[in-house]
Amino acid sequence: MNHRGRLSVLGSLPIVSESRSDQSTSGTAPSPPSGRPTLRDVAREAGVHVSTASRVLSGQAAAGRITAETAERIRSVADQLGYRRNTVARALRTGRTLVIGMIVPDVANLYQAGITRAAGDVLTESGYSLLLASTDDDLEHARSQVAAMLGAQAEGLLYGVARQDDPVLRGVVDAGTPAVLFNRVGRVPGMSAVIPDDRSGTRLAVKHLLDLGHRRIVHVGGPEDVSSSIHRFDAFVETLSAAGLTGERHFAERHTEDEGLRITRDLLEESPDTTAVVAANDRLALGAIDAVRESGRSCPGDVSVVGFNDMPYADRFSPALTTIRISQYDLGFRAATLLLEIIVDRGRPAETQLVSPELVVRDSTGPVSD
Amino acid sequence: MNHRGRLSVLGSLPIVSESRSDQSTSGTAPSPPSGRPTLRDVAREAGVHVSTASRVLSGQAAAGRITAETAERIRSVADQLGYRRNTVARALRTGRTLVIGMIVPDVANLYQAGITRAAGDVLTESGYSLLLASTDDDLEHARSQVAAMLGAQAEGLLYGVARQDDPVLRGVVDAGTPAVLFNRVGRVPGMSAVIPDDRSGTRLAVKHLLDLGHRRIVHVGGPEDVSSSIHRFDAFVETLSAAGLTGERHFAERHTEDEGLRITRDLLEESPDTTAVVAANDRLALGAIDAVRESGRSCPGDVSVVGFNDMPYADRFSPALTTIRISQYDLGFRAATLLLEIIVDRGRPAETQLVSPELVVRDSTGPVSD
DNA sequence: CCATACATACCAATCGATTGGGCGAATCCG
DNA sequence: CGGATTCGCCCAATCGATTGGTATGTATGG
Repeated sequence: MNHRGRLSVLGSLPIVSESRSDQSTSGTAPSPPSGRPTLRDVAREAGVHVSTASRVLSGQAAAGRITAETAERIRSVADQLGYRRNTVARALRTGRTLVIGMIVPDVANLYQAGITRAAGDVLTESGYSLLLASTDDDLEHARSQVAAMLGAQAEGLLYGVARQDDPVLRGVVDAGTPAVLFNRVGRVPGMSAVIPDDRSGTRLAVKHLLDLGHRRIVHVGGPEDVSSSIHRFDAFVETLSAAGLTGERHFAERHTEDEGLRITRDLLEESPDTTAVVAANDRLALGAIDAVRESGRSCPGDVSVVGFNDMPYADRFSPALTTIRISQYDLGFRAATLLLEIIVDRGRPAETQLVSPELVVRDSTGPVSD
Repeated sequence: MNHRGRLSVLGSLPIVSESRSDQSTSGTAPSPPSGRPTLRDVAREAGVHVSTASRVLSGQAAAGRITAETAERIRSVADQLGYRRNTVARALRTGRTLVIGMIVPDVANLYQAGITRAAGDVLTESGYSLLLASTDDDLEHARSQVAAMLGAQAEGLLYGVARQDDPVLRGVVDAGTPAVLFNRVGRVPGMSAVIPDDRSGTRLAVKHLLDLGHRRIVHVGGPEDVSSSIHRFDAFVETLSAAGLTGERHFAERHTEDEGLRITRDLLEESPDTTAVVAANDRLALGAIDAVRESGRSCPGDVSVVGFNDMPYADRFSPALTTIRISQYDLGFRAATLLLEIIVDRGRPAETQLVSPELVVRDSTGPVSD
C-alpha cells in the first residue's frame, strides 16, 4: 500500500516531470506538483514510450504486440509508483466516462434507497460509477442536477422524478442521452421505464377490502401530476365502480406521513362512515392510521388501511401494515440493467417494464365491523 | 429546452466541425459525430476565438476584457446550440473535478441513507457532485470503489466503512486525497472524522436501565473491528462496573436484525435472568426484541431493550423503541462540511467531531418487574 | 497630426491518456 | 549469406476547455 515509501527503490525519481518546465514561447504556468504519477512518469521510468505503457496498462496489449517482459516491467513500475489511471483524461479521449447519473426525490426515503442500492450494484458490477442526486421533487433542483450530470458526460440517466409534463425530461430526450425512468413515467415519447404495475396493485388492494366486506372506501392519493398517483387513483375508481360503488379521494402534495394525516383527517370528516382507506403509498398509509386514531377510531377495528410498496419494516409497524409489495430491488435492478442495454444498443425501441405487485396481508386491515 | 429544434435559426450549421477531417500526417480517425456542440462550435458560430468564448461562458470575463455585446452574442449562440460545458475536459485542464466520493456499507440502510442525503445536500449546495458506492462492508469492494473514485480524481472522500485496521484507508492516506471518516474511525493517524459520541450515548442507555432498577443487563455488540462497537462495548462495561455490576456481551457479525436475534437468543440462554438488553444499534435491538418474544418473554414486561441511532420509524415499531438518538442529518452535514473545509485548507490539522447523543425513552423499556 | 495608452480579442500550449500508422530490428527461408 | 516478413516499439495527433502572453485597433493627449 505504501507506494510513496517504496519510491526510493527507484532512486532519484522526479515525481513531477521537469522536462517541460520552461517552454519559452507562451503557454500556461506549470501546474503545481500534484504528486500523482502520470503515465508519462511510468513510461519514462520503465524506459518505454507512453503509448507502450498505455497499451500494457489498459489491457489493450494486442496479441504479440508487446513482449511479456516489457509488459511486466511496466506493470511493476506502475505499481511501485502507485500509478492510477486518470479516468478524466481517459474519458476525454475515449468519450466514455463510465458514469451513470441517478436522480431520486430523496435517498433518505426507504423505498428509494432500496432502489438506489440495487441500481448501484448493477452498475458497479459493470464497471460503472453512480452519480447520485436528490431533488426533493423540486423542478429547479432536477434541472440543475441533470445539467450537471450531462455536463459530466454521464453515459446514461436513471430518472426517478418524472412529472406528467416534465420540461427537464424533455431536455434529456433532446440531449439524446440514454435514460430510463423509474417509479414514474412522464408524457414523453420514446423513453424507457421500469415502474410498478400500479393498476393491478391497486386492484388487489381494493379487492382485498371488498372481500373483507368494506363498502365505504376512500383513497389517499399521491401528488397529482405523478403518474403513479394517477394510475392508482384510476384503478381505485374503476375497481370500485365495477363493484357498483364510488369512493371519495383527495390528492396529497407529497408522499409523507404528515400529508397522509392531513388528507385522511379531511376525508374522515367528509365521509364519517368510512371503513377503509386505500393509500397511494405506505408513508401516506402511516399518516392515515394516525388520522384514524386521532379521530378516536381504531385501526383495523373501525377503519382498515392498505398501503403501497411494502417499504422496509412495514411488518414491524403498529399495526403491521397490510400493503401491496413492489420489490424495490427488482425495480432498481431492472432499471439499471435496461439502461446498460440501451447504452450498448441505442437503436433499441423504448419499452416500459412493469414490476408485479403482490398483496401482503398484515394487521392494518380486517373485516368490516358493525 | 428544445435546443435541437432551434438550430435551424442559424442556418446550415455543421454540428461537427469539418475543418479537421483529413490531417494527412498520422493521428486518430475523427471521432464519430457526437452531436454535442463544443466550445469551438460556439466560437465559430459567434465569430470569435474559443478563448473569448471560454472566458465569457465560464464567467471569468475579467472586468472590461470583453464587450458586453460580444459576451451577449456568445451566450446567445451557446444557448441556441444547446451548448453545455464539458466538465471532463474542464477537469482535465484545471485539475478540479468537483466530485466527492462517498463510501457507505449500504445505502439501503435507513440510517446511512439519511447521512447520505445530508451530505448530498451540502455538496450540491457547494457545486459538487456525489459519487456514491455501497460496499456491504466488504474489504475488496471498498478497495475497488476507492480505486475507482481516486481514478476519477474525486477531490475528496467521505468514508463510512472504516475498520479498526483498514488497509484501504491507509491507501487513501497515502494517496493524499482529503477525506473524512464518518460513523466509524480507524487506527489511522491524521484523518478527520465525524462520529457519534458512542461512549456517552451508551452511558445514557445503561444509566436509564439502572434507573429503572435493572441489574442484569447484557450487551449485543456490533462487529468487533468497528470503532463504534468497541466504544459502545467499553462504555457499557465501564458504566456497569461503576455501579458494581458486570454484564454478559457478544459481538454480532453484522448490524442486522438477524444477528440481533441470534446473539440475544444466545445471551438469554446463557443468562436466563437477564432483564435488559443494550444493543449497539437499532437493528440489533429489533432482533433482540424478536429473541425476547421468541423465548416466551415480553418486551418491556420481562425484558427491556435499548437501541442506538434512533433510526427513522423507531417510534412506530411495536413496541416503540427506546433508543439513543444520533442526528443522521447533523452527522452527514458536518462530515461533508468538514471535508469541504479540508479541501480548501489542506494544512488544517485533523479533527474528530462528536455528535451528541440523546436518550429517547419510548415503550421498549420499563421498570424491572419481579 | 503623431505618439502613447488602453481596451479588446487572438494565439498556442497544456492537462493525461489513447491509438492508427510507421519504422527499425530481429527472424526466417531459400 | 541476402532478402522478405513479422515483431516490438515509438511518433504524434487528438479529445475539449483553460489561460498567460501578445497583437490589433481605437481613443486620448500633447
